[in-house]
Amino acid sequence: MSFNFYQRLELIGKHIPYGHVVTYGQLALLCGKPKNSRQVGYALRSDKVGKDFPAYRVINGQGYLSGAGAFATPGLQKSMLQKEGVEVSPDNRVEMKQFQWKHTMEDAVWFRELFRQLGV
DNA sequence: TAGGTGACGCGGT
DNA sequence: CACCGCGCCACCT
Repeated sequence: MSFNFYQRLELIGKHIPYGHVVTYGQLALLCGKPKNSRQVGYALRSDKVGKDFPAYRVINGQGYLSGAGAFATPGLQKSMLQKEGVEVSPDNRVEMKQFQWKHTMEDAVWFRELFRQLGV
């Protein structure tokens, strides 16, 4: 079922560490569909992952925050990140080397096993 | 059914 | 660094 992707995404969201950011591509990869980064954006935009999902921690591969229209108010993503210690440059960029959630291959395997056990 | 869209990513220039 | 083009894929007209 295509429902699986969103279920997985929601679960992974609960494991994105405080004070870190993650890319759309990373999440797609952890969901088991490396080519579906765009679907991650769609999921967040259309609120398919629940209200608890830390969408503000999701940025693109270049380190840039989402567009002004992505959140309720322009600058909300920036302030949310800064509140938890993530530095954001004036041009809305985050230093990935410092703040990206670097999940290991073991993490990916762990998620796969979790999904297998849950049957999603 | 066909074509357009996008909170993406990558490679080329 | 700045563009640009193209591949990608679930959704939406």
